[in-house]
Amino acid sequence: MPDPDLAFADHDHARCAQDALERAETLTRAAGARLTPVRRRVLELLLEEHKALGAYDVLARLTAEGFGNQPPIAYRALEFLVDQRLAHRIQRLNAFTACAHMGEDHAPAFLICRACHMVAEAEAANSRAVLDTEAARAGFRVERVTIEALGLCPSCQGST
Amino acid sequence: MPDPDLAFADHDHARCAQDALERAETLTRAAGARLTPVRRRVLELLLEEHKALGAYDVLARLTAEGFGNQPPIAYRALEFLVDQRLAHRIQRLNAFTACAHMGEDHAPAFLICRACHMVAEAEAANSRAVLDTEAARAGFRVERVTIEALGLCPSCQGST
DNA sequence: TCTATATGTGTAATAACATAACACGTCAAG
DNA sequence: CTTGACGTGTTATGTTATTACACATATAGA
Repeated sequence: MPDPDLAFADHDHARCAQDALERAETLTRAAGARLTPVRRRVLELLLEEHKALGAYDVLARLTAEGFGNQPPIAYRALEFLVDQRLAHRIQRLNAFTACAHMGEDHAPAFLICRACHMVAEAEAANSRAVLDTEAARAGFRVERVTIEALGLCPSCQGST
Repeated sequence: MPDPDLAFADHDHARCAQDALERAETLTRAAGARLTPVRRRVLELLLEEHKALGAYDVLARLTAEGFGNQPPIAYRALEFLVDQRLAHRIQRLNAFTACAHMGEDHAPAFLICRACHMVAEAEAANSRAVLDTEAARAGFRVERVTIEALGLCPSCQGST
């Protein structure tokens, strides 16, 4: 089972990001998709920190680097990454974060720190199973589930 | 335990809405808050159907009835209702829906039909308990949880 | 009752988030 | 070598949300 504290724990982040990027390359090639320069760069930006970035934050970075300066530039790259399951959208923040478990079949719940905005992925398979049971009782057919927890990460618990 | 299929099931909706409104009156009075005309009217609008309404939909209705025509008119009333736990915000839709269990201590998960936009509340206490365990393993202190399931309600499953 | 204070409403202006539509370029398959 | 799919750039616009300030109204305390 994926370790939910990965993002919060001390780790060799350069390596973490590098590995993710390589996995992304492999996965997109396998899917017959193209990880073009913009798309790759956006993924790198999302991988810089375990935080969610808004589309306009991404856009500003892209523009500074010579890519276009209109919203679709960012939104399209982000949409691609989400479609390829290389990134997730965080509804609560209207923002995006790199997937922490690329290529693994997982059902994420997001742990969002309201102080430092760090985002970790916990495994929600069990949580969803319980929900599916409830939904089934109502005759509702669940297709997609969003689970987002807002709170305080380990390092922000002292300071608030 | 609250019945998750309430919104989807046939029911005497006029009575359902009327009861909710009375409960809201009682609860706000008990809380020392004021259910003013705008606020009450917004709640009535949310109670018309078990669907989520966007802030600007609400605003349009209010304006047509002689209330102000600027966004804060709607947003403030909606914020009040959410604060008083008389309504919920549906993140996925950027919209609001009346609480189906006013005054009851409940942990809702929302079942959102992507075809008819109906919204039901299922009980998510169990689902959350499971998530809390995961979060605790990561040292994360959960404060608020959003659980939203997108899918098809019973009556829309045939037609899609 | 008067009046101070908190609360609520109305309005203007703007910020933040997101998409539609079209032109153009590139690249790989036929 | 051309055609069609895909990707990028740009214009324009649509949608959602907030800040700031003016004014009104309700309520509690003198």
